[in-house]
Parts: sequence; C-alpha cells; structure tokens
Amino acid sequence: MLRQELARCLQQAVLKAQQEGALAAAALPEVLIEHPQNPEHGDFASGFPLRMARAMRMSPLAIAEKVSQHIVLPPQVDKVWVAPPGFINFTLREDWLSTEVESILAAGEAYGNIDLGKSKRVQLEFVSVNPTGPLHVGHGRGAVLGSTLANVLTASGYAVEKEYYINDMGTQITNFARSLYARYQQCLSKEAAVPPDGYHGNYIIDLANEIIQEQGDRFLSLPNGEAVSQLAEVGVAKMLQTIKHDLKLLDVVFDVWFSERSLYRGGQYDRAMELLQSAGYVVQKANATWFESSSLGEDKDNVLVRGDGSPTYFASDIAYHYNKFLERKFDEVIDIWGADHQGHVPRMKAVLKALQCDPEQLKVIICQLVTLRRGEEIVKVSKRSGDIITLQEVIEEVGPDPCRFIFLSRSADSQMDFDMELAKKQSADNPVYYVQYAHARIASILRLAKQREIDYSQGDVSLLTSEPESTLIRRLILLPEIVERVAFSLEPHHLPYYAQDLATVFHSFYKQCRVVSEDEALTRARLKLVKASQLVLAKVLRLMGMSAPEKM
RNA sequence: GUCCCUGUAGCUCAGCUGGACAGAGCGGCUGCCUUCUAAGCAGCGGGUCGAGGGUUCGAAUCCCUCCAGGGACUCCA
Repeated sequence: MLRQELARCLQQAVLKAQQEGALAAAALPEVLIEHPQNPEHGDFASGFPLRMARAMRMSPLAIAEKVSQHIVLPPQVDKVWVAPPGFINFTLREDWLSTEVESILAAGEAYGNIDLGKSKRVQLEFVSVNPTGPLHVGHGRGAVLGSTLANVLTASGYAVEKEYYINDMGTQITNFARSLYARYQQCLSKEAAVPPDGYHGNYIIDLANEIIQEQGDRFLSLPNGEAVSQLAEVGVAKMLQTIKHDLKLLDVVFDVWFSERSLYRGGQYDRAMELLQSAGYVVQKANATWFESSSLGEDKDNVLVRGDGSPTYFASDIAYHYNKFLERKFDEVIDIWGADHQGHVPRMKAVLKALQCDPEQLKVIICQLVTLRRGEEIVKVSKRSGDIITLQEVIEEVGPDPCRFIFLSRSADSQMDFDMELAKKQSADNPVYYVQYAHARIASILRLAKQREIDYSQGDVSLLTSEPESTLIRRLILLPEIVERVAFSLEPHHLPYYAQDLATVFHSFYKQCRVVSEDEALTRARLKLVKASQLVLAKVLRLMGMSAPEKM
C-alpha cells in the first residue's frame, strides 16, 4: 500500500542523509505516515522530524528540510514539502489518482481485498448463546459484529471459520428442561410448577404446546427424569432452529455448530484434563477438582469438577479451546463474548499458558451490553423472567439493514442504548438510507447510460480533474486502508463511518457534476468514476452485511 | 474492597498505536428541485474533550488521583 511505501521512502531518505552527515546518527523510531485532517496539508504527512529533534539535536524544521532533500519520491507522488513546526507533507499526482479509477474497475468486486492474513486460519466464535431461549438485542450486536469481522478478515486474506458453540449441557439446560416439562404438564392440565431458578418466559409455553402438537402427551407416561432428559433434547433442537432462523434474518450464517457435549463423547475433555494434570495445574481440595490458575498469576483458582462429579462450564471451555488450538490447530482464535464474561478472559489466557499455547493466539473481543428502550422506557430482555422482546421482533420492527448499521456504528467497548423509537423515527433520515441512497442514485445514473446506449468502456479518466472528482477518487482509494485497519484492530465500527463519508462525498459530487451530459468524452469518463463508486460503495455495504439497493 | 468498559456539541457517537484550528449524524435556524432519485446539496449556530495533577516541543489520546454510569468477582453460563 502507498502508505507503507511512503514510510519506506522516508526511512531511506533519513538513512541517506545520515550517511552523508547531513543528519546526526540516531536510532530511528518507526516512521508513521498519516492522513492529515486538513486537506491543505496534503494527502499524507509525517511528524517524524518532530520526534527526532531531541535525539538529533536539531530543529524539527531543519530535519524535515534535510530529509525532504534526500527523498526519492514514488511515481504516485506529485510533491513533498515541509511545514512548520516540522511536518513532511505529500500530495498525490492528479493524473495518478485518475488512473486509480481504472484500477478499481479492473479489480471489480475484489477491490479493497488485501493480503494481510497470508491465508492464516482464523476461527471466529461468536453468539454462542445458550439454546434455552430466543435471542435478544444484545446477542444481535455480537452476531453483527462477528459476521462483519468475518467478512473483513476474509477480504483481508485470512481463511476464516465462523463457529457457534452450543452449550447443550449443564445446569442451565437442566433448568430449561425442567421448566419445559412443567409447562408441558400444565398445558395438558396437570399440576406442575416452573422451578424458581427455571425459565419463566412465555415462549416456554409456546414451545410446550408445539411439542404437544407434534408428539402428543407421550412424555407424561415417562418417568420424571427420563421425560426431562428427552424434553431437553427436543427443546434444545427447537430453540436452535429458532436461533438459526433469527440469525438468518440478520444475514448471519455459521460454518460450524459445535456441541459442548461432543467434547465429552469425543474425548477432548479427557485429553485436555490429562494435559493439565500432567503439567501439574490440577489439584484436589474441598471436595472438588481445581485448576490452579493462581500459580499462573491469577488471583484465585477455579473449579473444574464440582463435588457432585459434574464438570463446570470452565472445564468445558478448556476442552473446547484445547480442541481449537491443539486439535484443529487454528493459527488464531477470536472469541466474541458479552461484557458479563469479561472476568473469564484472564482465566482462559492462563489456560492457554498451561496448555503450552501462546496466549496471544487467542483474541477476545468483549462486547458491552445493549439496553433496549422505547424512548424513556427500558424494555426487559431477560430470558429467565417474564416478558421479553426478542431479537426477531426488533428486526421485524426496525429492519435488518438499520439494525446491522446501528449495531456496527458503535465500538464494541461502549455500551449502547438501542432506542426502538429513535431507530424507527429516524428511518427517513437514518444514515443507513443515506448510504444506500447513494448506491441507488448511482444505479439510476447507470440505468440512464444504458438506456441511452452509452458505451463508456473507452472513457478517458484523465479528464477527471475537477475538485469534486478528485475528492471522490481520494475517498474511493481509502477502501483498502479501511479494510486493513478493521482487520488489524478488529474494530468494524470504522466501516459505517467510512461508508457515510463516502456517500457524502458522492452526493456532493453528484450535485456539482452532471454525469450524463452533452459532453460525450466527459460523460464517458464520469461514468467510469460513477461505476467505480458503485463498486466501492457496494463492497462496503457487503462487508457490513447489508443490501445495496438498485432503487429506493 | 479488587478488576474490566465508558464519560467529547442539546441527543447518539467517531477521533486512526500523542501531532498542525476538536469531527459526524440527529435536532435547531437559512437558502436550493424545468435536466441523471430533494431519502439530496450548500450554509449558520452549538464543546472549559468528567475533575485535578503529571510526562512531552505538543495530550481528547500516555501515567497518577478523584468523581459519575455500567459490568464482573458463583462448585451460573
């Protein structure tokens, strides 16, 4: 990328200046190239001389002068100049910028793809909600974040696998099954009560009725324990169907659905525990089996196997990550967890150390909570109690594209209010539609061109020299950098901001530059630019998992 | 009590591993549709960047203390 190339040029210039004695010898920090906020400062800039001033015992401005004298400019750059208090600025050549339009057209849908990943195998695990109830908004956030990251990492040259971890055993599943059994009995006019720590939501009743419709009252004749365990199977399968269905509404699709129980049938659990044991991290105390995380710098130990002999969620998760790293051998694993799992992160890092893996291979994104509200009123989403608003209802009310856009527009670090009233009220002026409208506008221009049978394949892009045109091109060629940045930082929220910015620049161009006009040569050139804009806009929308409408 | 996240314009949020006058959307106020989509464009107004110290040539950004909101500290997941 041009940015890296400039950094290299600068570095070489410094070295050369040092060799010639123009600059004092000093260790060089990494040369950073940035985009100045103010366009008057050029396309790229570096504050490198400012940082070197002390070590070189020279004024930043003087250093900048020396460096710029020694620099060999890459062909894309028009000029380099020095600005106080010691910046080195670069401006791109207008004729090079216009040829970038051709590059975009040539790359087509692949424009923006980069080779950061070098085909490294990355597993992205997200959502992984207990199959004991429908998804709510908070889960939607994780789903959108994860699927978008998967899109971007794929575009960045990683081999990505998306996985959903199904917690299909353990205490919560038992609570769920008992609750379901109670509702099942109630629906068949039997006395029964949902356990206090069970699931009280109405969806359990619907589920019970559905099972009755399909399988009748056959569970009544089974012994209590058998009925519960069979209903657990049926109930979990049905909840998973609902979850899959809801995720599909947001265009979230997984490659692998991984069952927690399979870790026990497949021996991963035994092998992982054996490994920890032989490494000396497993101790027996207080009637339970513990992972001695305190010896790895944690503030306390954690239970692996309870007094009653049942393994904890933590033990399963150890077996699961053992499987991810040592059996499936992913180069990198990214887990997206809710804020309530934040305390789990250092534990899992400690586990990796114990398993002789590099903790850096595991990246955990903690996604802060979502509060759902309608104006002032906070809407409850808890699964275990009373009335809830499901993700499905939110999507149906707000629409999948606005949902995705809203979820993506905030960094995972910050908690968000999802205001249904606002989301719907804003619809008309929603940034979502603003971006999509730009795409639809483009489609409309291209339709007109087609209707008039304008062949712009031979358009001459060197005619694209006006200010709105070059501003637009400058934005278009930012796409690979945005992709890189999102892939590197694992922060997809930069995408919607870029999309919006691009749309703004396009709308402005549209207003100032008539595309299909009397001037045939200019028309052909501008149609190329418009087509390139469509490719980039559609690409960003696709990365965000949103639709790129031809008409609105 | 310990740990994690957050605190930037009336509201919702960006601010790229310290940089050149602090940005966007919404809301408010002005203008702009006989030509490719006005779900648009152009402009105005609006901020002691939670508070106080510190590091630095330079801090919204890094360090410390404090304040406020949220979350985690279960043989729950």
